[in-house]
Amino acid sequence: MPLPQTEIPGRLQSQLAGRGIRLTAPRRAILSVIETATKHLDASQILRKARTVDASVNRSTVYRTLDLLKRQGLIDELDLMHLNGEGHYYERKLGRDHIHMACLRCGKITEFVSKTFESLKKQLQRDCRFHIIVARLEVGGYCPACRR
Amino acid sequence: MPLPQTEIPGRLQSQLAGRGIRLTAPRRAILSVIETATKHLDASQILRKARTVDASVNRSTVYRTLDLLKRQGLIDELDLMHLNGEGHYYERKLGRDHIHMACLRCGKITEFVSKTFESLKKQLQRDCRFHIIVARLEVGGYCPACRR
DNA sequence: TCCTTGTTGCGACTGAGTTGCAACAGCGTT
DNA sequence: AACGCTGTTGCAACTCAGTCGCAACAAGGA
Repeated sequence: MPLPQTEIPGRLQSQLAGRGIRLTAPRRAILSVIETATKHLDASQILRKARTVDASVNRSTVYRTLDLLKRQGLIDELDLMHLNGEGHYYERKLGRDHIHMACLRCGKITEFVSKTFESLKKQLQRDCRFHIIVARLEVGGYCPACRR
Repeated sequence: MPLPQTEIPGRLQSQLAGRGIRLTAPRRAILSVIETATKHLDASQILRKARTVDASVNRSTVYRTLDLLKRQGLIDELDLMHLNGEGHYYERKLGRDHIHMACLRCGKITEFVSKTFESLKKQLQRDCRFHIIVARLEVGGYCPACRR
């Protein structure tokens, strides 16, 4: 069952406002970038795109807003096997977790939703009595087009 | 089935030598640190410990050796949910993969081996026709002692 | 409109990881 | 045992992601 994409977009803005978090111009710019992203973006890409909406947005504000969204559980932070440098990538957190597969040759990122992954998390919670807040499964290897 | 620890120690040194890779004094120092580690170490900790064996070891050499070991598939690189800063942690790669659970309150790292995880990887290889080189599952949450 | 309080831009900083280069040292060969 | 090719090292300077202190600012409730 490849490719997720369920769940209503549900504006990040209203989610934050509903939690009593102040909405500012730079935040709106950053949120809109994250909501409309079609691929995984890192902090500097988010900054660049946010500046096309509000030219005064500052790098610190991007990092601070990303921290806020992480703490609120509204975005996930990914490494994507560090295919390009040491930075992180961000994506909206929608309903169920998904696995990220990064092709070590062409760099393509594939997402995958799996019931087995859900069972595995349940097993961890039960057998280890560990309360899971975030689970990140990243795989590096070769995609169908790149493997021989 | 918590706690892995199967498989013979199998000296890293001989694994490298067997692949025709040159053994040098700083490499021996770094390898011994990794082999005798009882917890997950980051690059600067590895440097500090390696210097107690060979005082002239340089930071660059640590990074270059870690890259070498990664390329050779002899160690795994972990983030451990970035509990302490942005750096990476390293551990010897033994037989089967294991899951890392990081407690967001006390920082304790728990390892876990699971057949379900193995099935999940098989499922990925089959359903996505993706050739897995490395798979990393990291979980953040609260350990039995810290959750309420 | 006012005021409180959280947020921002700025610039300087930290810390992880990288790089170019000249000196050096494995280790296979002789 | 010495030689020499070639991969490795130490060094110092650098890059880049992310952080921080602070004064100015603005969201939004009263």
